[in-house]
Amino acid sequence: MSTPNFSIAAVERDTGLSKDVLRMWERRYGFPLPLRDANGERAYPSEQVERLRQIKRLMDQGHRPGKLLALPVEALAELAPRYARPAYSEAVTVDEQGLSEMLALIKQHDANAYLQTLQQRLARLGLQRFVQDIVAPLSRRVGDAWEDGRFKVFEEHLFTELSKRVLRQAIATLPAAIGSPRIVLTSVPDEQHGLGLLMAEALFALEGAECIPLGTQMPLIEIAHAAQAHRADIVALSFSTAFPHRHIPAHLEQLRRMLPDDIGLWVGGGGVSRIAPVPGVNFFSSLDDGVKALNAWVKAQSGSGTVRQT
Amino acid sequence: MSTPNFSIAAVERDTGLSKDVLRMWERRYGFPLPLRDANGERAYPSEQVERLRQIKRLMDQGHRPGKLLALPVEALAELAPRYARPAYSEAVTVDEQGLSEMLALIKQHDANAYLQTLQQRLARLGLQRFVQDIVAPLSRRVGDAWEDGRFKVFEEHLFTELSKRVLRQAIATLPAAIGSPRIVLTSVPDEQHGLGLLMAEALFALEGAECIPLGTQMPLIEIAHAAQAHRADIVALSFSTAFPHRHIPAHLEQLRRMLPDDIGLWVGGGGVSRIAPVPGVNFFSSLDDGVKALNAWVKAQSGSGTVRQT
DNA sequence: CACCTTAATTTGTCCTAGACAAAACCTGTG
DNA sequence: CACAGGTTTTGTCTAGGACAAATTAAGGTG
Repeated sequence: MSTPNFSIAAVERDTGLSKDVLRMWERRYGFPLPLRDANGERAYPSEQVERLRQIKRLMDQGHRPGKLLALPVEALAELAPRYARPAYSEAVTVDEQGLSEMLALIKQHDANAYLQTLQQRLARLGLQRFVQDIVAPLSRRVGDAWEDGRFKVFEEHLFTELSKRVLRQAIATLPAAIGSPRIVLTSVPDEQHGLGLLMAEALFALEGAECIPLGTQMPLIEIAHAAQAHRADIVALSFSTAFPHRHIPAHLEQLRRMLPDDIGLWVGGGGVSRIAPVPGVNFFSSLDDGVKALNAWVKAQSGSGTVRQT
Repeated sequence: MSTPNFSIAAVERDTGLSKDVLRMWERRYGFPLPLRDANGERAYPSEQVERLRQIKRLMDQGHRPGKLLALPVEALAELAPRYARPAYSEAVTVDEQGLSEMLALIKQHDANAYLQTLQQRLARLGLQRFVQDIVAPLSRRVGDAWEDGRFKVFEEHLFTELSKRVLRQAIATLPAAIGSPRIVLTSVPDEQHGLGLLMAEALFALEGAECIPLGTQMPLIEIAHAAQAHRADIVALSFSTAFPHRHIPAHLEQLRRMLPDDIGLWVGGGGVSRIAPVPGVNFFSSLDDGVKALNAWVKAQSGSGTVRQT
């Protein structure tokens, strides 16, 4: 078990920093400064990759690369998130201690105990409260913990995977809705987080909407095709906090142009909080807002024949 | 609903062809030959993107870029897969007609009917037969159909998503195994297909193994961390047919070096069929082989105290 | 004619280094 | 304190060259 050096492609995969950026940083800031192999190609030692990881994490929290790259290694560890996190506007019913205990189970890698606890909460609270009071807050805390480095990548994956299972299972027990609206749920190609979509699906399905889940990472053009093939009323996308903010508007504009005007485009998730509005796109900063909008949609629909979005 | 031009980054996302390759092809073969926007940057019309998509599909089937790029547009449509597909070595019990009907449901985008049919088969056959006689062959047929262009991307996604749900649900009903071996199931960063993993999980869990599902797309180093944190006996990876063959050995070698020697590395999926063996890695060309190996492992384990893989 | 070895070709990825636009930040003014 | 305007930061794009790994073709040899 040794730790060999990483090729630039491997570093790109593992850190999410593009080759261009890695080379640019080296040129401008002198870090990372990889070794060179026999062919003159960059070979990154694992310490540098580790530090890049940490830098990326801090960037996602709002720090600027220029500062971070100038900083000595030790200083990195102490940096706090730069953006004030939006205050949790959760119902008072949130069981803070219970959530912590559940996260502790994940940290202990005790999959079975975690699953069992989830199931128990689901049974006790019902799907709607389960999503809003358990899964959503948990997911937010995992996101925070991940950003602080208290959670490893694989722990986040374990959390996601197990939580998804319980949610899907719960959704499966709902009666197959065939009503309006028909909602296609998916995410764009670089967005692989699907837990938010699943939470939205659960809540939408509870309201009687017909959900068409397409998983994550759909090419934009395919989202448009799918929406038409399924005669969808709404396309719902999710962007996680980890998604590069700057690219979101471009994605949405492009997709909006590909979609027929009478299909709504709804967007939610942690990644859309600091985004300027895009014409023809509805943004939701919380699951609850999404549900309210859905109810409004249904109401409007039953009145007039057709409704134009936003 | 217009079809605007694509930036080079958008084409990379939507086709999976890297920027480098796109520029290289343009230089070498004269296709694709995008327009230029006001800044002199490439702007690909959607026809070219569509054709690139098709070329990519044919490449995945074994055709060589040089030929394809020289070919006129019309000729592309008629090309058949270049590699003979390995003959289906399925049990005679496979219900050919039933499978076709199920695929037809997907083509009609009738999610509910498809789900219902799956559930029914599951109930009738039991999980093991369900996986081997229904899901695996279906998944193979979808792969083929997608390569031939008979299935759209979003149809493949719908199929995957729905099938995953049923499988997960079935797995959830199994008693929580706490035995040996402990198996971490996941895939490498560029591999987003998770259906194969889920099938493997179902079969392994049926044999009494304790499965730790980490979802797809884990950085290699994290896979190593996860394996140790979970005190896993085996790490199981899946590579789909769509995964670029040439990169598989490098991935496996790197991961093998990161893993302690006494943790087995098992690899399966359509992508590993034409791969040269890697020392210390066990390849499986079918689910059945995996299950057999698992049984052998358990047997060997109960005899001697510790077992060295491969 | 099958099989192996060697040469030629194809093909993807990496390299350097420059240019520029969009975003983020700062600064002075109303 | 808000806002317009200038400045810096930062990522992505561009160009062509180089090279190694993979693949095919060619040339023997049993």
